[in-house]
Amino acid sequence: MPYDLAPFATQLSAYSPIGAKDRKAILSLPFETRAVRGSRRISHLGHSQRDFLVLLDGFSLRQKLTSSGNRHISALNIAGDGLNISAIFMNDVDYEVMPMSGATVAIIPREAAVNLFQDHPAIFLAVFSSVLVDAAIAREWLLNQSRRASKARVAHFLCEHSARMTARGLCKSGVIDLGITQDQLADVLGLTAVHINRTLSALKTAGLITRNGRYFEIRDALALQDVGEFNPSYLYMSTHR
Amino acid sequence: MPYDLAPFATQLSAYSPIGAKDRKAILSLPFETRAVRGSRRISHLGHSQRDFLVLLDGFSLRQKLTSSGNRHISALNIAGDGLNISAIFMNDVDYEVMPMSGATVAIIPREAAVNLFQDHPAIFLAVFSSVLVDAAIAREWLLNQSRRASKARVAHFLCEHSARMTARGLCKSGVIDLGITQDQLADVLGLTAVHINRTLSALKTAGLITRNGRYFEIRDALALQDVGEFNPSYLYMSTHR
DNA sequence: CGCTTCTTTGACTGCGATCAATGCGCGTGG
DNA sequence: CCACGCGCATTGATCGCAGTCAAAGAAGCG
Repeated sequence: MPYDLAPFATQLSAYSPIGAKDRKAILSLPFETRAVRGSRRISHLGHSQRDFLVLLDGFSLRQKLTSSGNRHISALNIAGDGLNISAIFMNDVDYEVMPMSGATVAIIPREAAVNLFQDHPAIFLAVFSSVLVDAAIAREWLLNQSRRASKARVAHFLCEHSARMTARGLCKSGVIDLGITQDQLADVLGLTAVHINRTLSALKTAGLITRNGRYFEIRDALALQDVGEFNPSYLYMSTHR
Repeated sequence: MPYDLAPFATQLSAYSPIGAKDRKAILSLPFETRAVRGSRRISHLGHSQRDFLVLLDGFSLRQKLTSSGNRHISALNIAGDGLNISAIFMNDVDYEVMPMSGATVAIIPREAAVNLFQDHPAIFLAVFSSVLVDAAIAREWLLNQSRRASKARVAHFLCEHSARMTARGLCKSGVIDLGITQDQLADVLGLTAVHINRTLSALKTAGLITRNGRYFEIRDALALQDVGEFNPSYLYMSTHR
């Protein structure tokens, strides 16, 4: 399979302008490709968890576990995303990365990633910006999960996911291939799978969405945004300096 | 009052080594001092919310509001913290900063901050690291608030706050000056003030803490960590590269 | 000293968790 | 081609944690 790092370069350029030279440097990074499925941890690929990982295809998620075994999913990754940026700068990582259903990952030697960032300030700035947006999303999730009732919470998530997918060209006319189980969605939103099921039914009954397996369609985007109190400004789409 | 930016430089050096030259550059930044109390927004100081703000004294908090008026507090700031780093790199900010009880803030012209980061890679790296830790804390809060019951949630918060205060030398032998109301604590943890009160009472009855107004004392640190499932590794204290 | 803000306590309610069973789709092997 | 198993979705019944409403103390501050 002829994978390359173009999705990473393209995704970064959404945050901060990446010149032709910078782009070339990204495309000529050494990397190894790996396909991962099921319950195999992506974050444990590479050498001693210090290599830089980029999602080439599919979806992945970032999760944390409590010592009593509860899970929370703190981010969903889309092809092109850097998966463990903190691993490059810190000695350790406070989360795990798992494939959502299936994922293809590029493993870039840590040394090469460090050099890339040192030699290309524009790339470093774009990566920095992506981390800032990542943090902003985490803050919005905190607000969503601690101060909104389940219906609004689910609606907010659907709006956000749709917006992010659309921005990456992975969503045509409101139809989302939400390759996520209700179990995973529950761990994203801090609810139980049973309650997720009931809440989705309620949104369907209210005519806001339709569903077919894992495919979602937003029928009434404005109403859904209203229910979810969704305002996309925190995603900082095309509002970077 | 003879304030200077030394707390900022000191705090940054906890993340990444800051040389004598770098430190000097920080200390010679131009800035204006402002004392803020009550319900006046810190994030609206400076010119068009684009200047860089550093907390010189006291405590402040970062908050977000839902459109229906609910509040969530997504971070607590300690003297030395940069309060709006994203404002320097993004066109907008997705949160507000408020004083906790009272706070003194340095207003640094945006231009000067940008130049500082451009000319001093070590400082930029330290700032980047501080953002990564900030994001890691947000992820831990997400886990805490969506997957732990109220007692564990409060216990976890007390452990974290104590650890951060101790690391900054603001806490002697387990006694914390928690200059925070139960209302604010509720908005930190996604609970109600009434329930915070009951939960604190329960922790007190269990012999884990004592309280006197806003002063807290942790009586049984190990038991509290146990109840809160607290593991400080996500704070990345002295484990940066 | 009086006002306001914060804390504490009690009674009741309800949202979402829990427990449990059934249904459904898909891949795998007989 | 069907039987079986497994993971995921759906539905019902019941429970309990935390929210809500309300009122009375306590503490800080002009």
